[in-house]
Amino acid sequence: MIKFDVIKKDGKARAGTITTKRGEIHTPIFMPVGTTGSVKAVLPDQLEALGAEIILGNTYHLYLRPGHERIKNVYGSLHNMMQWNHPILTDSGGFQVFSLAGLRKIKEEGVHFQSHLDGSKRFISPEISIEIQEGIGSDIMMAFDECPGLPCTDKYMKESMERTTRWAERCLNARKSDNALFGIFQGGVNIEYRLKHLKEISAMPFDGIAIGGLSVGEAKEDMYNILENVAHLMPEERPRYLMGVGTPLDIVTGIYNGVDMFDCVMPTRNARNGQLFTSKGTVNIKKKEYAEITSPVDENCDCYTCRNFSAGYLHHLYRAQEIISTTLNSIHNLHYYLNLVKRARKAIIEGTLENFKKEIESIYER
RNA sequence: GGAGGGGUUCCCGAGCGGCCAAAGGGAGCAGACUGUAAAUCUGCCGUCAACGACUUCGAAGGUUCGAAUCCUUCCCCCUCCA
Repeated sequence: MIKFDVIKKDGKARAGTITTKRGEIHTPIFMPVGTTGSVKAVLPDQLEALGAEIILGNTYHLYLRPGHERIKNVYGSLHNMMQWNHPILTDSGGFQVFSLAGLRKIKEEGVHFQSHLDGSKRFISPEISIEIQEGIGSDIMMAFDECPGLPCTDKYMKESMERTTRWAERCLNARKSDNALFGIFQGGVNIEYRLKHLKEISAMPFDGIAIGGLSVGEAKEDMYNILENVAHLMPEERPRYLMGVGTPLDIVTGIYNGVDMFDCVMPTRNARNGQLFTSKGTVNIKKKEYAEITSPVDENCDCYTCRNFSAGYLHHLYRAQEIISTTLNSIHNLHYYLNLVKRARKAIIEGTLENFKKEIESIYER
């Protein structure tokens, strides 16, 4: 179980605290993604030093490898296995219904996947997803939903939402632990559908509510439209989570509209691909223009990477494909994201979020 | 001294009479990345006034309607034998 307290509001935005048995989470929060039992390229000690308070794990991926049974029987929990002693939120596998669309079949009982690793048949139902997440020892479990790729037809979206609602009930019924469980509402870019599905999911005794199905192919304006018109209508007393989003401006916009929790692979994946987030916008460290820069990639950054290394060195490490390139870049980007939400929280408490949002809007485009 | 193999666009390396400005890598340049099948992927990559033109395949000649591809001579590499 978790406890959620809003300590301050600024417009639609809230600053709060989520209390779990493994520690407190200060919202708004960014959660680094650690799909397969590791935040790629970053050590747990480094995550801790970055001030990360909670990370993600993934049901589908951990189910396939090493398997929730092994995690439970050998280590007791994912936390023990990966030596991360703070909260972990697990995605249910719902995103893989979208990302592995070519390898699965959706049925009422659940989703049949063809393993992307060896082609074997794997089945995930709401009940199995919860069993896996409980086996892993997840602090915050997510309901098994369908994340429909956009665009899709109205008819399909409707069917999908109805099925996700039925699956949501089954997830609640399947829960045997006192681990928190969040519901996910869908509806694509249609406000009417969004409100309807939000109402259905909110009516259930979930510990938090998540906006799913954004940044899956829709136009940017459509996503912002949902954020601006739907996010603040989510239940006040429960944490609000925007799944899988997004860019620095997406996140600040989410916060501005009342969202408390975010996760995204962008800081870690883009770091591995040489794109760094800075106080002046994104920097592509692979470009030759950084080859002889002796100053840090972001003069205003006090992360481990920027405190110790030059942009020229980061450029060299990337070009030479040195392993620590991925680590130093990931540390930098995670620091940027974590610091971004930390500053947003401070701004909410001080009542200056409007200005903070304007600052980020001047740096990053939609 | 003898026998054989080879010199291709920044690098490696295919091509071996027309479908070749020349496969494929690499490097370089640009872009993408949003609940991670991603240290990945996409595009460009001889020159130009550019749906066309011009200059390239060690050098110079030649054969041919047409040559990186065939012939002659020369230059340079590599392997083996003496």
